[in-house]
Amino acid sequence: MATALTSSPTAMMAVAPWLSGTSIEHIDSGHTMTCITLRNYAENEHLFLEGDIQTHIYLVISGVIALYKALSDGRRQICSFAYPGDIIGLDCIDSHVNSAEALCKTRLRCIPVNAIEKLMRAEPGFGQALLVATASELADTREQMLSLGRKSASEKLASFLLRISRRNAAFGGSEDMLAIPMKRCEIADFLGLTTETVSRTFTRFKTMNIIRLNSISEVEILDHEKLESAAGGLSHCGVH
Amino acid sequence: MATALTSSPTAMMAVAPWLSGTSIEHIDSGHTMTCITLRNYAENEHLFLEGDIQTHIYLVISGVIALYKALSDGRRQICSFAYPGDIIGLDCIDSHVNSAEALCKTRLRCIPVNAIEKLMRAEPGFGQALLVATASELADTREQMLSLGRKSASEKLASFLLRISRRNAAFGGSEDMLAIPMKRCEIADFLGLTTETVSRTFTRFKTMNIIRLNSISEVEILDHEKLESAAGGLSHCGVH
DNA sequence: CCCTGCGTATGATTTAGATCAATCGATATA
DNA sequence: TATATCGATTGATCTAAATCATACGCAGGG
Repeated sequence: MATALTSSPTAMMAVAPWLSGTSIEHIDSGHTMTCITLRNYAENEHLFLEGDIQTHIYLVISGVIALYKALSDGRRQICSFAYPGDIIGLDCIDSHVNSAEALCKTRLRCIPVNAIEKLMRAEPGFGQALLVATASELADTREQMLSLGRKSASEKLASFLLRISRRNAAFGGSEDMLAIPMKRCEIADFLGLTTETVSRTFTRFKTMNIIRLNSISEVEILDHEKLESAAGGLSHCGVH
Repeated sequence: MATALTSSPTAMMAVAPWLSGTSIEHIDSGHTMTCITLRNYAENEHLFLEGDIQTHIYLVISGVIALYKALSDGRRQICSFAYPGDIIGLDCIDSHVNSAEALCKTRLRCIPVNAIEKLMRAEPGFGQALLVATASELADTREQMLSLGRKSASEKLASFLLRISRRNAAFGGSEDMLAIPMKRCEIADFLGLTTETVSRTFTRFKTMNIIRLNSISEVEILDHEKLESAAGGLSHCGVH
């Protein structure tokens, strides 16, 4: 599971220390050889496919990973983008429920699942942290369901940009200068649109002076207010 | 969280016994008075709204609950339907991330959150079960994302009916005679469609002799094969 | 430096599903 | 029994976004 571009990166952050700290190292070194490895993945390289037996979980060090589901005719839905600090592949089921693909050069810490199981037994707080992280991931996923099922193209893209902005802010980055590490077609597969529609919506936002594209992968938010209103009615205000 | 109409009702089922068994009763009776109650909710009555402080979690005894998110203009997305045996409201956050509404007369076991916390401390296996249930819920939610983002109206409705069929089968019920306890507009809010489209798609399936409507709330599957193919390409077959 | 290719952008056209509108049917109410 | 109400259905029309098609711009390789 990955916290993705979400409202609460904090929940997942709480898990990461366990996986890069001394506890896990100690557990892992109980074997005759150390099993925790660092691996680099190239752009478009897959970590695993949906249905694969789960062997490791992954902590993103740098780069971005897309978790997605695909239909047999090639249509696909990206469920989540995993950023540095996010964890991937803890599906709590024998086999993976998503495919995972690196969107750019990505560095990962690979932890064998048995080390996770041991850590869970050894450290009661760890299971707790995992539960909170998973629940928070679930909350984010449902937020995205609202976008997919009920929002227009503009509202989807605006919400997407605001999420990135909020995530940036949560990590002490800029609220207005957004690095967009994914391609247009990947944004489309995340938002349930086509690349053409994503592209057109970007240019619409440009001509409305809501954003500026400093480069293909850097969006500058010029008018936060307008972007917020383009994102459509705020959640949970609808029931009287 | 609720297992909803999902592939693996088993995961959530594993949690229910803890909440209706002797452990929880014992923990609860530690108070001067017993706090676990049974409550009946009327059709359209709300358990809680998104943003409400979380006080209880709920075990569905009978009836159906819809978990949804709403926009300020009234559009809403139902995230999950909770059936008997499912658990609702364990958001692991102070406040609820969804609203919850009874779709018909519904009976619930209401467990105060502090009893859950105590149970988690007292019984290590319980936290484990919760984690597995939450992860399985997350997997189901992502399956639904694929429907919402990438499937046509027919594919959505067919997938929906097959889910109910599979859930029935998992509980020893009929694969072909499906009780549909929700209204057309609730199906629409779950599938990201309008009632009109849901209705038209039902009649299309009728005229294709895929299903028969024995009553407004009972669907009989006449041709499982055709329904499967109407549901569109199976998942995770798309990557070569 | 000029290809070649990939990702992006933009224009023209089509279409699935939304919207608007009317009718129907069943249950509940006076 | 007549009537009101609510949900489902069906029809006519509209539109947002998909699809089809072309062109652009930039990066890497010969």
